[in-house]
Amino acid sequence: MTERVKETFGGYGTGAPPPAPAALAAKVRTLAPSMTRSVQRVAEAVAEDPAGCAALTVTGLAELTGTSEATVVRTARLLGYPGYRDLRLALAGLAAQQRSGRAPAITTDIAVDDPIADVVAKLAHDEQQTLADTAAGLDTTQLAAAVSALAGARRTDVYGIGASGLVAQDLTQKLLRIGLIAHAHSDPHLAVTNAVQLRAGDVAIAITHSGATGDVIEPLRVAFERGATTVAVTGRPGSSVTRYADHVLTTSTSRESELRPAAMSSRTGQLLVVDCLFVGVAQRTYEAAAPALAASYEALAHRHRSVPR
Amino acid sequence: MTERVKETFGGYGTGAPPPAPAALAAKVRTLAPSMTRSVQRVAEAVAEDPAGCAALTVTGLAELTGTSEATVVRTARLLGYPGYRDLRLALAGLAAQQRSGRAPAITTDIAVDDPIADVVAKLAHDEQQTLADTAAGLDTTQLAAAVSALAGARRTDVYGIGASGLVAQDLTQKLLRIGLIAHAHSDPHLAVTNAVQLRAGDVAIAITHSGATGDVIEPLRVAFERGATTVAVTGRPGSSVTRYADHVLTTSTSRESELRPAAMSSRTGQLLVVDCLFVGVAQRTYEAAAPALAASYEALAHRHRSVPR
DNA sequence: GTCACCCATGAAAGATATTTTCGGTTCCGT
DNA sequence: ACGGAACCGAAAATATCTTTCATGGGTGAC
Repeated sequence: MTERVKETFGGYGTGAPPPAPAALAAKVRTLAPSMTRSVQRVAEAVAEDPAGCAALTVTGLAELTGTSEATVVRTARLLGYPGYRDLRLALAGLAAQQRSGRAPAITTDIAVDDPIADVVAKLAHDEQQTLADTAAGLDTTQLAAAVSALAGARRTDVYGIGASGLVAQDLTQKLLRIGLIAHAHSDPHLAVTNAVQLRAGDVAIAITHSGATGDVIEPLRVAFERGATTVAVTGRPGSSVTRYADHVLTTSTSRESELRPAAMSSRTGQLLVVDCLFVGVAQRTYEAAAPALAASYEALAHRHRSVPR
Repeated sequence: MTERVKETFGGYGTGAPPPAPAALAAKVRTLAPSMTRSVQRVAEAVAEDPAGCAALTVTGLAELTGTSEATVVRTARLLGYPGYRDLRLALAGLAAQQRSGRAPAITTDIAVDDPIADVVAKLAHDEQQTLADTAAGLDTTQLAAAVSALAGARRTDVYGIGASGLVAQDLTQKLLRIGLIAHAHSDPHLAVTNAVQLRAGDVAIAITHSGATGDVIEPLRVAFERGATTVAVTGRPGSSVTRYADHVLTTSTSRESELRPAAMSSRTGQLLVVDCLFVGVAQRTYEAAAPALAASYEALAHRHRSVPR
């Protein structure tokens, strides 16, 4: 009655220093010969499908392998864990690693029959790539010059059409919020009409992916000739629009394909550039911009609190 | 059709099919505002030290955070898991990934005196993070359902105001291009006026980061009551707007700071969601969409060639 | 300012899952 | 065949997780 002898299994035994990293399959192979039949079955199942086993309880795994709970626990001990619970945690970790390991399949184009989850992954990956490329390819000198011009501008006009028009509006909204005078123009006629009003000290920005959108180039040309500081945000650094641009900000675009038109990925890069312009200007005009930023932040924070549930 | 009141506690809505991948920190950030103090404490602890928390039992984590077991379980539920056990498994997986993967890539906030090159790098990194988090946190079931509804819709209305309004327009432009009938509304009155026209088989989409923009919720409510299929694209899965949404698509947002307002990073996630919707619909309606896509591709290609210089 | 209500919270009961015990069974060596 | 030992699973014992419920604090209405 005195001797309560616990089954301490061999293997990594009582004082195993490291529980186990990720080389679980290897350990299973190493220890396999010294295992009994039942334990072996459990160990095999575990090594074969870590993810699946991680989802099972002791009882579940016991049933799956046609053994008992006790055997499952014994297996866990043999593999160096204090109990099944810990083995299960390690298994979950292993599964996560395996999952993250294989993911280079995103490089393919989006196909018509791709499952929706793949679409999400591919699109996200693609836009991330666009961001990285644009950031890397952005000429900070040009950017700094554009920011300086904006920060000191009397007024700013932004031209863009189609998808680029939305980017133009985005920039305008932000600049307005920190006290600058900015307008976005999508209507070519109105754009030119307004461009005539510009003069030295004003800024005109043209946003066009192709760099060849006449309706956007024209107002920029007018502004340029009027003496305004002109900026082009384009994906084609050698295109026509740059002829009338004092500063050229280049966006990178990833491969386009049938299901992912150029407009889609260009937009991402354009927005990054526009954000950089905005933050740059906000830094330069911090004294004036800070209250406005704080105000909009406050407004939002208030909203959040008022919606506790 | 008026009385559908959802009372699901968790943010991720009715039947979140995938428990959660690895974007746990993002989810915590997303849901934080709708959390109570205690739950928030637990969620923070978990997000901060996944590895450490994975080693703790319910009781342990409760003690560590100075709360009760019940609260810990509640937190797990809120984060989208059936119970603490499953959260713990996910935590173990996350920890393993972190350990094997690269450093957590600490991002400091953008400071007033950051050089412009740093601004570019930080903004780019931040938006990349937002994309990754949004992609990981997106409920593909909901997305697929929304796509189905869109593909078969008689007409589609999209509501958005401010920065979200631009996203709404972006979606509308794209849908129009592949032959769907879609309208974007920024004017609350006109939006409601139009929403009244909707009926079963139509689709209404509300885009709002805070999920509490009354001017956007109101038309969605009207559309909902009229029997249209309603979709909400929001950063707050538990917010008011989801009450009238058949399908909720959640966007993740990165930390916001003074120089990087919420509107900025939310836009990135919203656009990704919108792109996914578009591509999904294009796949579904490929027969009809293909010619339209090819046409716009052609047009663009032509433009490029015509501007060699 | 007071009251009533609601909701977050934790203590403890209840339900599961894990670990241990223990006796039956099989297999090996003699 | 027989003794012995190790393997194995059923079930008890324990740990862990989940649910329920009463309480307190706070909030909005009056």
